Amino acid sequence: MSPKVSKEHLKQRRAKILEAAKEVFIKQGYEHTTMKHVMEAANVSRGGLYQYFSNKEDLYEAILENNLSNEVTENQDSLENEVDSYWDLLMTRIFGDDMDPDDNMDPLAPSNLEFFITGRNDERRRMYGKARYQDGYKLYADVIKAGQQNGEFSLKYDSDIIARTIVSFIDGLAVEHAILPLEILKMKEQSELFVEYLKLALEVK
Amino acid sequence: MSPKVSKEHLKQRRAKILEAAKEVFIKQGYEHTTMKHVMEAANVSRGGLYQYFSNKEDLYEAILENNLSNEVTENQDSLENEVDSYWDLLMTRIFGDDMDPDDNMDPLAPSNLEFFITGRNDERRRMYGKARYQDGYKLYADVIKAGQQNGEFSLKYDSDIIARTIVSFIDGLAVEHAILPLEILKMKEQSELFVEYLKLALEVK
DNA sequence: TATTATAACGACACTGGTGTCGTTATACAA
DNA sequence: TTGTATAACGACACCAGTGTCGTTATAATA
Repeated sequence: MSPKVSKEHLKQRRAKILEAAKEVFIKQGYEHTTMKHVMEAANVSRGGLYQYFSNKEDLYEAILENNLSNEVTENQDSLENEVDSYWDLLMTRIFGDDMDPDDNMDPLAPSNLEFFITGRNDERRRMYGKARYQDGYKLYADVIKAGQQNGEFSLKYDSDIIARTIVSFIDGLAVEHAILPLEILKMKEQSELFVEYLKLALEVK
Repeated sequence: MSPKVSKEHLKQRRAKILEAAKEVFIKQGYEHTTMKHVMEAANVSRGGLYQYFSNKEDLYEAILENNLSNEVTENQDSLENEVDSYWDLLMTRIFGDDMDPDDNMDPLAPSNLEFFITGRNDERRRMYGKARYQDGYKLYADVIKAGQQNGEFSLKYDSDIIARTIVSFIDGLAVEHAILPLEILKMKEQSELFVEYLKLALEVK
């Protein structure tokens, strides 16, 4: 139905598929979506889909890649400009601009958990997960370190450990957010308590 | 090959299967184990296995049931005898007798995460998960409440929220324990920091 | 010892998902 | 306008896993 198209067209098609696929994964989760689901959502034939992605794992990794690079570009220059409050910066990194832990939850998070947990015995997947974890907590560690050097935060605890704790906290919330009905979750209260905790650990204000 | 056997024999056979199945799930995870794997590990035929459990979900729930009732009986009477330190009690509830967060990690935890996360769109599974969550955090909430009434803990925060935070912390660790290679994990440091946090929140000592 | 209820068996049919491949239609280059 | 490279298609063969069911062997019973 269509041949020898411009690079641009190829990119767009690919992007369309990715977008559709992402929706499907969000709705159904990683394990329970099949290539057929994606085909239907993206209006591609089987053959068409496999032209772009050689299997479900490949497809999902492409989505992860996309998301990650989005986040990185979003966050990267915020440390380069001068910062008037590292605390505020840290808070927005954790909870997003609107400070709402709910809104900041990546809708793909549950699928990500699936992807990495069910794939935990696969070497490739493990390495991938490890890399993402490192990147993830470095995001926080950098802010904390900068804040410590600046004197805004106490040096009482290693920035590394605090950063890990933040990631861990978010992972914990992600699990519960994925599993539990919202009514019983009380994300806000838990987040507030966690913030108190960070204040103490960093001896802020 | 064998008929009309005593109830006892049936129970033992069932228990044997469960034990073998549990090992398989621990090793392979929930999603990637098949009934065939279990058959082989438990030395049962297909028909034999299906006589006891009507599918993988059923089988897994039986294992969960087992584990849960073990834990409950382990913990239930510790609050009835008088307690000289609720803090110590809380610590052993969280970290086990030997205070080693690593050892206290349920080897089935990763599979549990799989089970509940991949099943999050299934009504039945959701309800099941919810019930377990409630039971889980009540375990901590009760100790905290008792400690607060006793005056050992501060009333500054609601016991409920603190209990949830504990569960959340454990879930977070479980995720990372499942995914990441041990070398980069630093469970101990994270746990220690968390304990500091609890001390502050409960204003203990 | 003979009878019987049934635990255990394993072949089977079925399902759903995968990746491939030969074919078709067409955007671009000449 | 024609020729060609190839995007897109969908039928197909294949595989892995599931749950069932008729058969077989035997522990308990009388």
